[in-house]
Amino acid sequence: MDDMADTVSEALPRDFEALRALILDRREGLPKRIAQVAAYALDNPDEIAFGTAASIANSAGVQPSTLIRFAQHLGYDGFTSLQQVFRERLRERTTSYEERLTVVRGEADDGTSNRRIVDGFLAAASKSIDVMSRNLDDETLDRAIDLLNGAETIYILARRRSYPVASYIAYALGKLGVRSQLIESASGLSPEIISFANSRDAVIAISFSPYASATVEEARILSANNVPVIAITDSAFSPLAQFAKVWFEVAEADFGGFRSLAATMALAMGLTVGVAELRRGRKGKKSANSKG
Amino acid sequence: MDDMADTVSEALPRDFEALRALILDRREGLPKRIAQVAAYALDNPDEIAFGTAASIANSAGVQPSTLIRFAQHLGYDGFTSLQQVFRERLRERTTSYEERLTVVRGEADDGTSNRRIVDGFLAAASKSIDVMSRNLDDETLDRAIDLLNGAETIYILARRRSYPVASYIAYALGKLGVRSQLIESASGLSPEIISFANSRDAVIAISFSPYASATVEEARILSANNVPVIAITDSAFSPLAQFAKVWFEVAEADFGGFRSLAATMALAMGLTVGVAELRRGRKGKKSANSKG
DNA sequence: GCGAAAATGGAACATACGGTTCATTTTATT
DNA sequence: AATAAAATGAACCGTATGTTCCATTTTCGC
Repeated sequence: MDDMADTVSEALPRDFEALRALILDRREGLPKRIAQVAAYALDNPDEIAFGTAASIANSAGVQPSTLIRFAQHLGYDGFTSLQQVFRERLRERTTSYEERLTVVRGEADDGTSNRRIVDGFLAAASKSIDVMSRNLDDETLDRAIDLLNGAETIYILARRRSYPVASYIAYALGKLGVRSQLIESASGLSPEIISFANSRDAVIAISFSPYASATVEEARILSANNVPVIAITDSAFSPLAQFAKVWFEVAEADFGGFRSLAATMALAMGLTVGVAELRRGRKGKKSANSKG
Repeated sequence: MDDMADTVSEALPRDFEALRALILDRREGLPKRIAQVAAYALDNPDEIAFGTAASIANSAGVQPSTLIRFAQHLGYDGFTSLQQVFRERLRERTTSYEERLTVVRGEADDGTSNRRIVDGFLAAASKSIDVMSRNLDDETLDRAIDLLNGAETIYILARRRSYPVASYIAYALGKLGVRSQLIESASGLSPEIISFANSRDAVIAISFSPYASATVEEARILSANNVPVIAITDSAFSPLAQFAKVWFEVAEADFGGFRSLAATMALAMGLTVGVAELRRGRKGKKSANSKG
């Protein structure tokens, strides 16, 4: 009788991620139309959450009854209970920061103003991250990491507002066993340090408008010495973008005149760990450089 | 007849923020029950998006028909069209990073792995920010800023992973005209610098597990010398939490063993700008210290 | 305090919804 | 190729939904 393990006995996914995993797990053994619905559901979760069985079925190119069968195949007792999972997913998303900020801004300027300031910075960070995740180009990233992978020493160049990023990169590279050199003004030795760099090295230069003159000047010198420059900056008009081999455009949101560093930090960590990953074990062979 | 400007002529809000503004604008002139619904709608937008007219009416303590009247008062032709706006709001929220990351992780380990790493850090940053915005205590924040406001010099204490945050605080305080002193190891002068601090100053100490011994030790000394310590750390068991006047618990998500700094950075900026705001013009009088 | 107008509660209604059923087609097995 | 089993399409049904209607209450102007 119970030839198959009764699916009911397994705990039914109540949250979307578990459901997603379940669907992907069973994808192979699913009938054609059911699989069609499964694919549609994962691609258009919002539609499932809000649509009616009829409208969804229409969009997915199946009969409404197939939706019910799909739900039942997974162990739910009907389309409605499956839909709950898709709705819960939207419910559980934390309120977006832009929205939260708008709300906060509308309130009176009372004792909670400190909280408003922090919320502002959280919102700026969140927005910066959003933008980066949409705009970051995979190929640029691959090329940058490829360059860094080939470098004997990675020089890190940043001042003022960008300096925290540089110091974090230096710290992380150190922990990951990648040779690096942080160029800072305090020691007064930057000219000497820079003169050691050659074409087998690489530079990560970070600067945003108004560009620190020392960063720009030193990057220019390094570039003239054939040291490949990877720039993290804010626009195509940045002086850094002009002589960089690879450059990233990072749009950081600001609050109260102070720009976030969140996206830059994440990118910096990505570059750092990306290089380390490449060097650990699969050196070179996984080069993403499409031209070879 | 058309004694009132016919509401239909105004463009009906299609997005939530506009609707929100419209409701707040008309709040005054709304009948009691309608106003009750309006308040409920702004407080529980998710309920409006997902619930049925009956369930919402029940939760809001009104009759279902009142919901339709509410919608019609605003110019919509029924509850359903109003509900669309609340649903659109959920639809338009950007996909959460946790979800995006899970998706990315499920894919094959092909050439996009660099992107996956950056996405990982973006996700970690985003999550950290979410958590902070939920957990940050307003009163703790107010007390910390109050303490900093009273300080002659603000000392900043952090090493290793936390050092970038410290350097950013120092940079920002400098730009805002607040006297501060960054304590770092490079100069070898930390003991001397620390000995200058007294009870009229304050310290921001930042350290996460595994706590840098220098940070802990120096914070201990400063605390013993009656310099108020504001700590940013990761748990109540942190050595910093023990002798801090005020301390923040910041839970940073990590990716690949590297923890994010996003939430700590935002908090740091909040403290920094919070102090500057307080000092600019409304010095002292706006103290949020509830006890006075 | 009276009368008109607006607001409210609650029942009644038409409909659109999810679910079921069954005939037909497709797939798998022998 | 024949048969059984599974999958699919499409019509059908009961129900729960949004909406409307009307009696009652409340509010406001005079």
